[in-house]
Amino acid sequence: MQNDTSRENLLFLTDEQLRQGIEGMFFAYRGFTADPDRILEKYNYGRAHHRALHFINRVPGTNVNNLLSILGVTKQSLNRVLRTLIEHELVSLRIGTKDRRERHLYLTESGKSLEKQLSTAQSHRMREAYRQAGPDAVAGFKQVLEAMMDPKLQVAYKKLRVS
Amino acid sequence: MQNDTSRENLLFLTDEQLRQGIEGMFFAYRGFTADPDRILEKYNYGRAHHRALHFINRVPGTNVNNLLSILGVTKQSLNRVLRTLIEHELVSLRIGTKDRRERHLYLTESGKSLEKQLSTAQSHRMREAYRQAGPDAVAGFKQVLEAMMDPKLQVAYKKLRVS
DNA sequence: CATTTTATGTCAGTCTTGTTGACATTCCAA
DNA sequence: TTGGAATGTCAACAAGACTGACATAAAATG
Repeated sequence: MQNDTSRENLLFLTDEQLRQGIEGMFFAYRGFTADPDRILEKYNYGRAHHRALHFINRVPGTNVNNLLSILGVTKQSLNRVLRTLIEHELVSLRIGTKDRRERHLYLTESGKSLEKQLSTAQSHRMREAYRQAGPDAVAGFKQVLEAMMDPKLQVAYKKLRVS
Repeated sequence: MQNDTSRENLLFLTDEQLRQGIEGMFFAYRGFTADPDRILEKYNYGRAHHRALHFINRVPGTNVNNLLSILGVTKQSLNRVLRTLIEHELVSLRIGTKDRRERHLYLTESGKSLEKQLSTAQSHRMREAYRQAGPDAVAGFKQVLEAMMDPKLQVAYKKLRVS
């Protein structure tokens, strides 16, 4: 750690670099959620509804418990959101045949339609950011994101990847 | 856009790639806030307090309006947070000499101490993620983040960079 | 110089979405 | 078969967003 080369290699770990990463995450997350937020507002939904729609779409037939472990909120909190989505017929619920305690969740046609609208808006911004930054930057972006996750979330993330 | 080479170049813009980016942001942000959240809980503060402490530390003497434009919340919302921080003597307030409507904000010694604690925890995780991913990945990470921000936030971000 | 308009910050009340606690139902194991 | 564990629901509460009304200070206008 004393010669010039290794010191140069570690320049990306300076306090200033870390601070930029921290502030970058903060500002970027605002951009990341801005477009869906505008759409959700029109329907009087919030980010919590978006997250539920997204992951029910990704894992159709999932039960409440599984969704909880992905979303990282309490089941009581998720329950309120699910209740309104079911009332408004964006999500349908099927009681498990094998285990009748479980409720399996699916998007209805209108649910799919709203989810599509939201993910299109969000993807559009992501695509533009990717395009500006280029393929190598995108690869690095995903590496750092993955390394920043809690181990359990990293597992959840990878499971979604392969399925 | 018809030959193999350009098709290959655009593989990083597939729906699957974009989806991974979206879910990556979601999971990574949870990791990003997890450590400070644990510390804040002990003092009965929340993320809003952390954000205020962070940017008052970064821009000592800033006024409420400037802080608002960085944080992207309403002044009423920020006000509640500032009030408790001032009550608890983590933040001190000095009425502007030139414009006596303005309140200039500073961290007190205890404010600096808590901010240090929070930023140390957050930087630690960021450093570990950077270290795992390596310098090239970090450069890409920051490029994508910056491209994802709203233009106004990009400006705010860059201002913090040079100062 | 007086008065109106604009800007900064505060107080009060509401809504979303987190939280914990109590509970009903179902399954499984002793 | 009975007691415990798991799944999900209902109720009450807290943090932190929001809008609206307001006080004070500065700036602009007559």
